[in-house]
Amino acid sequence: MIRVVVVDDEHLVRAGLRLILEAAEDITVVGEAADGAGALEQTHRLRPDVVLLDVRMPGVDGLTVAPEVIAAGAKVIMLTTFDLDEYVHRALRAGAVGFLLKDTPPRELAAAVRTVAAGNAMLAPTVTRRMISSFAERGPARRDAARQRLTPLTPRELEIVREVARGLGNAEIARRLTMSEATVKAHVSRALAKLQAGNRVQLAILVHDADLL
Amino acid sequence: MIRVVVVDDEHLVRAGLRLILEAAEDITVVGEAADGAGALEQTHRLRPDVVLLDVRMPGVDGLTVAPEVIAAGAKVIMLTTFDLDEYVHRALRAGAVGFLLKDTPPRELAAAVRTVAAGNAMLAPTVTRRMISSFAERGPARRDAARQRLTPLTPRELEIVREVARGLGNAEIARRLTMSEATVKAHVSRALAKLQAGNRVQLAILVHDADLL
DNA sequence: GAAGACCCCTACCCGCCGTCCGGGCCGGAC
DNA sequence: GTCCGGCCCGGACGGCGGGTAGGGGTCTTC
Repeated sequence: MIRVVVVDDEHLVRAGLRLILEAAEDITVVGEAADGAGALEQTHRLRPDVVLLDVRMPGVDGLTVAPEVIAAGAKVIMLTTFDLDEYVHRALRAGAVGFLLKDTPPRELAAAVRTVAAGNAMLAPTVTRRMISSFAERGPARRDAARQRLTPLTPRELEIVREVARGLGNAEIARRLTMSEATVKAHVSRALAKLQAGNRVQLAILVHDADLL
Repeated sequence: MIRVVVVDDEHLVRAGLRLILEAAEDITVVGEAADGAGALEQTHRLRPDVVLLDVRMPGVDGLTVAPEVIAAGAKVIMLTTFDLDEYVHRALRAGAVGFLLKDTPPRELAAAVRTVAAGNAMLAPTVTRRMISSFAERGPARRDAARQRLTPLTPRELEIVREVARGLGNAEIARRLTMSEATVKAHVSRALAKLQAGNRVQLAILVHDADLL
């Protein structure tokens, strides 16, 4: 049995959610709250599996308490009427594993609770859509290309180029890796030649695009 | 009525999918294919709304034809047995708006078809989960922070720092912006002081994190 | 209208970066 | 063994990068 706490400032919405979720055999609503503070208290006392959390609420809002609720051991599904990008960003960064609009059909709402309880994630279709877009354009395309370009480097060279990409000077790198500054320069020089780069800045850019640090 | 084409090399799978989808009142399966070439032909001939495309197939596989199928005007949902990261990356980059595992319950499969037909996206819960993780850590958090740090720069300074971030040398920047190399150095120096950076490499990193170019 | 603040430009000095050259070390080929 | 090639190290030079000081231009502010 999946134990759920419902949080929303309008009791009508709470009642509706309770009705929908209790209709499912494997879900039980063990508590309700009307604001962030109540949500946190209920979570600590009742130890639910999943907390449905409204984004906008008087007092402490949903996005603010989400991290603490999660820290208390519950999975969080954010609920909102409008799917603003900023809400989504903050929610996901806060650790929420679900983000649904309030017009979600009852059946999918229950499915989302089960999905989240099972350790997976569920987003509203419109959110998923935008996420895919940003993923496709800023996805691992450039990352893989950059990694490909870095392959001719020897392990030692790569190690040094990484330090370069952190913005360190040759002297600093030499101290950290316990070698002469001249040696660092030699490695950097070789890397520049292999990658056909003119600057150490270009090395740094490559490493960053490759997502190494 | 949503028109669907089903593509899989095993006719047993095709039959199963047809059975599941035809059970929905608002969905009809108008065609089947066993490989990528067939999928493309069917798509051009039948003009379906949605194409369910298996990833691994003999001959032309699903990931390869996906872009052409999409170009032909259909939405694509990728189907696979194993949710390997690489499949997901390639599929989404190819423009697929759905990615489901073959163990998806019939009800959700039909829901996915409707979701996609409506212009939205649907991913398997495990995929969504991993996507959120990578999004949360590498989200716009650092980007906004970096932009914030860059605000004290004057327009001219920012312009020059951008060129620095492209890996250009001071001389090259001077030529492109038609000014003395000494001027470039002064601007860079001011930027370094304002941002408390020690290197031009660190400037480049900031600009890259801010997603400017 | 004068002071001040801000931005843009320029000229010189020094330290760091990058190149060229060379040596020691370990692996495989024969 | 010997040769060979790749990798890691080091030293000495030229050039680029960065710091400092200062001049001219425009817009606010009193």
